[in-house]
Amino acid sequence: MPVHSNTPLLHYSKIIMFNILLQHIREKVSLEPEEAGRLETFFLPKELARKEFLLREGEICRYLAFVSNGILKSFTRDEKGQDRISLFAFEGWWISDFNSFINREKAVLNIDAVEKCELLLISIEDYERLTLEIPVMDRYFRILYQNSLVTKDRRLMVSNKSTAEEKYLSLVRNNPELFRRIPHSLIASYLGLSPETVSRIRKRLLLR
Amino acid sequence: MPVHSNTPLLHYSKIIMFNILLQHIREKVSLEPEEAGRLETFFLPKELARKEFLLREGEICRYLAFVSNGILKSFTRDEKGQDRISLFAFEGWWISDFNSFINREKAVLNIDAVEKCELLLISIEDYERLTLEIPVMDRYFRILYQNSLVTKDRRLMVSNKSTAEEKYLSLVRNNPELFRRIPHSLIASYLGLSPETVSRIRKRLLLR
DNA sequence: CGTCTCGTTGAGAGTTTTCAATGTAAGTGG
DNA sequence: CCACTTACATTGAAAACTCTCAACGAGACG
Repeated sequence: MPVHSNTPLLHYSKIIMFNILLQHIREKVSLEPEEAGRLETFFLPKELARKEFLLREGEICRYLAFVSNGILKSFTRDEKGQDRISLFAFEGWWISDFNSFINREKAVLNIDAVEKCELLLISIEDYERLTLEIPVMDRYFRILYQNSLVTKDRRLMVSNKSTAEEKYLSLVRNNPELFRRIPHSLIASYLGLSPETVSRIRKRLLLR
Repeated sequence: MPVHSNTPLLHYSKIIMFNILLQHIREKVSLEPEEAGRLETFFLPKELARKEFLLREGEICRYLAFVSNGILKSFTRDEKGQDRISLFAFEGWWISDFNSFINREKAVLNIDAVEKCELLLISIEDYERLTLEIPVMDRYFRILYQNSLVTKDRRLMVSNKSTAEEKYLSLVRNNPELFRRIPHSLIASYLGLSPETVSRIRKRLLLR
């Protein structure tokens, strides 16, 4: 069964959130009005306070989340308690531990809110039903994932064999908005560098 | 217009290659016999000798390639003429410069054959027509890309903040068959490490 | 037998991390 | 509004890691 929100408080904001989702879908595929109406019933609205967790390592990731508002990050925590950020998800992005979500395995990722967030959640069961009942959503996700693969390929190439400075500059070029909204220490973690190294790179670049 | 092979020599081998493709598709989605028949007309068979190129940096990547047989690699070449391998594609995999293929931009990747290959090629026009005419192919590619995202995420996490030894061990665990079929120097390039470092890691691991 | 490719080994150079100390800005409770 | 705490950023010095360069060895192939 699709999940419904019966919470009156959330009702108004869910409409807004859902319209943001619809808009994003319609950038990639065209939806019949009937389909658009049905779509809403698959999603559950959720608010997340700053630093609140959506998912913890070891749990089964039950939801794929669409970000209507705010920023989340996904990360692993190593033996020494250091975080390695794998992704920042901004408005209009989707986030989850994909492997856990799809294959019902234990999550290796943690996901929490960098800023207060408004999310639309869909469970794996509804995700599967959604793509079967509204086939154009297969197309939507196909295009979404296709684009995502392109950006991940780029990141992988940069990450694999670049100096710290090249990694930093590549991020400045490709994701400048990240620097306006995310603390430098988190950016360092995202780049796989120590905060000190990033600080020194920034200094070096300013001196030029 | 879909591309056809009229080369008699290739005819028999195309049937085999195409059956391999069909089998891979049917692992993910179910196809009507009529759809399966139509599917074939979208693909162009191609053989590639060892070290022969499928794509060179700077060209527009015209084809998405399904590997029926053999191994290819995609890589960038840096200023010093050193290769950085981004992917090995084995039997049953797809390979291309995705950004170039989808967005008709210049390729940043080279693709060549590590071993003699048999491929089935589909052009971007036919790829788009294919997903429109046989919608279940949207679903096939959605699932394919979904899985691909999972593995790329893993690689990115490893690549981002691990020691050389951790990267090596992670590859041994996740892709042992790679070590049976690929020279160590290429594996080093794939891991973003120098061949010397990989050699030393192997030695260190043997001594334990 | 010579050549070529691939892998190994050593030493030195360069880069990045770690550890520790200090500085700075923002938010909190009195 | 101030003192205090907390989070974030900078800086320096030493340690650790990986790369580069160079030499050498082993096996494949003509």
